[in-house]
Order: sequence, then structure tokens, then C-alpha cells
Amino acid sequence: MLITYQTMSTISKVATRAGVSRTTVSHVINHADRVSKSLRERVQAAIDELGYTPNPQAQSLRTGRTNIIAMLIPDIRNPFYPELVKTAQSTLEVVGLDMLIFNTDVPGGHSQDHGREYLRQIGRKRVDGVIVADFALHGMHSELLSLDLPAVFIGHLPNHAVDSVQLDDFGGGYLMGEYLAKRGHRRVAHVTGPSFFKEAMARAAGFEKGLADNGVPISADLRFEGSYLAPSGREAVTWLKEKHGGNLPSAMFFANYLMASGALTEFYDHGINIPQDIAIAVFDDLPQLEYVRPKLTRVGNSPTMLAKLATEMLLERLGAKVEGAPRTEVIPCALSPFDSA
Amino acid sequence: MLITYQTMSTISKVATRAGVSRTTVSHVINHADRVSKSLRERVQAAIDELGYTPNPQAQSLRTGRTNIIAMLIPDIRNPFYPELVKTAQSTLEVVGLDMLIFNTDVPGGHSQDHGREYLRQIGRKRVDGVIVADFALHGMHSELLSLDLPAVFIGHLPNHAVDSVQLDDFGGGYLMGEYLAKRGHRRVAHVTGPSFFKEAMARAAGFEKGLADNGVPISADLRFEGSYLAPSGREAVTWLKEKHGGNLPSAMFFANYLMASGALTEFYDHGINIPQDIAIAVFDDLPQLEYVRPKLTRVGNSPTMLAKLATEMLLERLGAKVEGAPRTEVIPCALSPFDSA
DNA sequence: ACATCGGTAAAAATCGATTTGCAAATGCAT
DNA sequence: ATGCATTTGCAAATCGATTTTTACCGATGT
Repeated sequence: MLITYQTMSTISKVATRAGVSRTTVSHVINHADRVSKSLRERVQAAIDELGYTPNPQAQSLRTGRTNIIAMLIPDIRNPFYPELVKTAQSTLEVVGLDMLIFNTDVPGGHSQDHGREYLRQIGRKRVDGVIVADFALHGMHSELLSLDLPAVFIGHLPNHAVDSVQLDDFGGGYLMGEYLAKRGHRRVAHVTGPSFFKEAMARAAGFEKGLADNGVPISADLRFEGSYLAPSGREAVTWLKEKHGGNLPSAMFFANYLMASGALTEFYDHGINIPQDIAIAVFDDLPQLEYVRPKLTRVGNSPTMLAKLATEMLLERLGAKVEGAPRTEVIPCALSPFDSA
Repeated sequence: MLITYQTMSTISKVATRAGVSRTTVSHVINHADRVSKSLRERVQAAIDELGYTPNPQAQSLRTGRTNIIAMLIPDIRNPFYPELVKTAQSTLEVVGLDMLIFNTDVPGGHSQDHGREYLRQIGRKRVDGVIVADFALHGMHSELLSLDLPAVFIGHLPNHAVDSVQLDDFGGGYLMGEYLAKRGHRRVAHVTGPSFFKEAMARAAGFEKGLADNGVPISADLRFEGSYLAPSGREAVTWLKEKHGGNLPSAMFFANYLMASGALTEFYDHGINIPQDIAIAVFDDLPQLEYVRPKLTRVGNSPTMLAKLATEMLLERLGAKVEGAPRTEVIPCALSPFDSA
């Protein structure tokens, strides 16, 4: 038994009403120039009277295009990603594409199996293309290729299998290392992202080079590997107190906003004042930072830029305006000094 | 010219390979009991060898179901909504439904035209159902009915046209009014949501009744109408300083998290300390509040509850487990005292 | 008078599934 | 072995579009 919630008008009904064949109705919609003006007007009238709109599933079946693109992100509750999603969506909307969002995270961490399962699902849906945010797919870059779909990767893609957009993480890190060094900091604690994560390692390497090039010694016992999530910012502060409680470094750098936000909470709870007791700097540039106090000195670039570029690259592939080898775009980072460091 | 990015196997290929008709393959997938065990295994083997998965668009065309539900929200960057989306999505995923997300906001405010346009779009997509978050649709509740789709509304739905889920906004407000009064506050500033927004008015009314019932006088010049967005939290503080700078109220209540967050920023910038100079309370219960300092005294309930209930109600309608008049569920609020008030 | 051609519109094939009848095969009881 | 009920599996119709092919018409040129 078919379920029809509403009696939609079909191309046949329109054809009957206008006294023409289905072909002609289709041409009026898709190839207006192939139909004489008078007939076109008659058909258009029938379309309007019946409130006809083509069934997208039937169109998809016939054309092989679904007008849907999939976006794979790790966690929509991490404010970085809604920003990405929002921008991508507005860009896609203009050309009539919808977006399906897949969250790969599971409570308690990122699972490869889960990400892989989503990738399989995306394959099944017959979407026209896919945008993948780095973290959503760690360790499964090759599987992306096997999807055999137009794809853009946001982040550092080791195998350069598809188009990708990334921040200049190394450069951004360097800027901040240099900045802190020039501000006179000589002992700087450093909370990195996960080490399996190429982008996080680029940030870390850039930062340390920025410090080193300006005469600040690098020491492994000032470095803490975080998860990029808020709780690990708190853990980093606990670690800092245990390890260097008697003699705090003069500054601390967090590789992303969420960890910094967790850390600020923990500093507050311990009565440690920013920047009097310790200076804080962060990698990221999100609208949320507007509302964090003290104002955080930061380096980065808006996720908006990443998303916009990624979406445009995807659209170019979809429209076959670009063919050939995968492209990699790198977006520069800018440093904004504020009150915290 | 058809575009096919990949040579997908079809039901026909599977049928040929297994030496049976397409019908049989379909039965193996959808009505396993109508096919003998031996044949079923042969077909299954062919399916596995070819890596066949049914084309969802073809299925949709035939069955009239798309297995997609739409979710209409005002702004995915407001942390309340990702929370909603995430929960709804996990619930839907279990039963194999995908979700299309539509953001109705436009830069600079909410537009009725924009929301209406989205509603029309959703009609065209032939989704199976829709979940609408209140704010996304202000002033267009009747249009929702005309979609003639299974729908659940999250928020206060004036015409009770479809199923809906709402917080006990009045009750929550009341709890907080009562709490502040009992803590001895006699002059309490109050930042409400937009007055065109029924839910915001319920919160406000409950709050004032809670105060009044406990002997606190209500005065219009202590009330400020905000937009529910962060900037209006800042504006509220500016207003407070201008109007009551010489003689601050002892407490201030914000009708949602975003406004409170904006206000905290502004208080900080003016060197006003919480709760020493003024106590702060907020309506909402979001994970983000974990990371706000000082810890905010709050009343509310998690968006997770709303989303979970809404999704389940929708699933019941989709599965025709529930028929008849629209239902309205009300979720109670709880008050959690912390450091700020 | 006939072949050719451009321009319209219709007929028919197709996309990939599900579902309805119907025929053949099988099982069971007599 | 016969008659009847059940299984089992297939052919064909269908969902709603797009696209290719064909048919037709009047105009033009030879």
C-alpha cells in the first residue's frame, strides 16, 4: 500500500490539463526554448493552476543527480562546526543544493568504525558530493577516495586524494610563538591537539619553531597533549598545577578554543588570574571569542573562510568547471593581540 | 546526457547474476519470508558479490516515502539548536531516517518571508515529516498546517494544529522568581525574550508571579525586552547602568543563556563583579553552562529532552501508532542554584 | 512535383525500484 | 493416484520524471 500524505499534482496531470504531452511539460520546465511561446504560456498556466512542482525523487532517478551533498563533521556541538555548516549551507542553497549532515562522534570519543560506517552510508545515499571536516575522518583518508564522489576535505589530507582546504596551521602557530617570545615570555606551556591529528601537529611544530627562532628554549615537560575538547583544557590546568605549581610558566598556549575555554574555567576555580598570574593565548578565530573574558589573544582564521572555499571548490567539481588533479588551498592565519597575553 | 559517477549495481544486475527475476531480489530484501531459504541465500550471495545497495531515489519514487525528515531551526550557531539537532538526529538515525536542516535566520534578524519560503521548500522536497523549532517560524503557525505533513512543533504553538513539545516556561520562571525572592532580593532586573514570542512571555509572566507571590514588587522600569541573542545581553547591561547606575538592583534575571553570556562580558568590561555587585540568574540548561564562570544559578531543562520527545512523537505519527488530535507535552523545569545568585 | 530542412510536438524508452496478479510447482490429505 | 491448498517465483504494471527518437508540417529550393 502506497502512502500518500497529499495529492500532489504530477507532470501527467499538468499535461492533460494543458492538452499536451508530458514531454512538452518537461520541456517547458527544463528547455524552455524548445517550446513555442504560445504553448509555453498555456502549459505554464496549467502548472500554476495545479500548483505543480516536480517530484525531486523522480527527477533524481532519471537524471542521476540528487541535488544533495553530504557533510561529515565530528560533533555539531563543538561551535567550530556549526559555523562551518552554516556557511557551507548558505553557499549551497544559492544553487539549489540541500545538505545532509552526519555527526561521526560517539559519546566518549571518536571512533573509526563509526566514521567508516557513515562513509558507507553516504555512498549508499547517492549524494552528489561530500564535504568532510578533518577530524570526522581520522585515519580513513583512503576510504574517502573509494567513495568515488566529488569531495572536498577541510584540513590536512595526507594522501592528497581529493581537493582540500586547510588553514596555514604551521604559519599560525609560528606567529603566536614569535609573538609570545617577543613579549618576553621565556617559559611557555603548550597544550596541543591530539598527536594522531596532522593539523594539530602542524600547529604545534609552527608554534615551537616560532618560539625557538626567537630564543625561547623548547622543553617537553611544558607540553601537554589534549583532545581538542573542553575537558582536556581543564586537565591541562590540573597537569600544570601538579607539575609546575610552585613555579608557573609565564604563558600558556592552547591549540584550540574549546580547550582554552575549559582551562579558563579551571583557572577561575583555582583563583588563578589571567593575565596577571599567567598569560593565555589560543589558536582559533570564532565569533564566540567575542564573549570570552578576558579577551583572548588569538591566532587563526574564521571557519567561514574554510567552508566558503571548500564549498566553492566542490561546486566547481560538480559543474565540471575544474577537472584533473586534486587541488589544495591554504588559508593564511592572522594574529590578534588582546588582553590575555 | 546522464551523469554517473560510479557504476552502481542495480537490482536487475543482481537478478541476472543470481538467475532470478527482479521481483525475487526485491522480496529477499523486503519480504524475506516469501522466498525459500535456498533461493534467499543464492540471491544474498549475488547481492554481496556485487556490493548492491538499493537506489534510495528509486525506492522513494515507488513507495512514496523518502526516509528524510526536515528540521527547521532559526540559527545553528545558537548553541541551543545544535543540541536539539544532535539529539533528534541520533534518535532518527536508529530507525534509518536522515535529516535535512534548514536555518531560517538571515543576517540581522528573523524574517517571516524567509521562514515561509523554507516552508514551501520543505513541501516540495517530499520529506516524510518535519520538526519545527519555535523561533524558526514565528507568526506562521497556520502555514505549518497547510503543509499537510506529519509535524512536531517544539515550543508554544498557539493554534495547537500539530503535535508539540514545550518546556514549562511559566513554571520555570516561577521557580526562579520564588528562589530570588526567598534569597532576599527585593529589586530584581529582568531581561525577557522578544514579546512577540509566546514562550518568552510565559517565562516572564511566571518569573514575575514567582516574585510577586513572595512579596517582591514588580516594576516596569526594571524590565528590559531583549532579542534572545548575545548582543542584547550587552545592551541590557548598558540600559541597566544608564537607568539604575547609581543604585543597582540586587539581582538580574536573563531569559536565556545567550543574553546572559553577552551580559557577563559587559559586566566584566565595566568591572562589575558577580555576585558581589549584582546577582545573576538565567533560564536555560545547556552543557555550555559548565564552562561559564562564575557558575550561573539557573532554571530550565536540557534541549535534549525536548528533542527526544519531539522526535519520538514524530516517529509515532510516521508509524501511524498514534492517530487523532494533536498532542501537547509539557516538560517540567528544575532549578539549580550555583554561585551567581 | 519532389527532395530537403528547420522547427514543433508527440511517442516511446528509460531510470531502479515495489507490488499485484497469475501460473507453476510443491505439499498434504484422502 | 487424485484433488486441493500452499508455496514459490515471474511477468507486467507502476511510481514521476527526462531524454531520445520519430512524426509531422509548412516553407524553401531545384
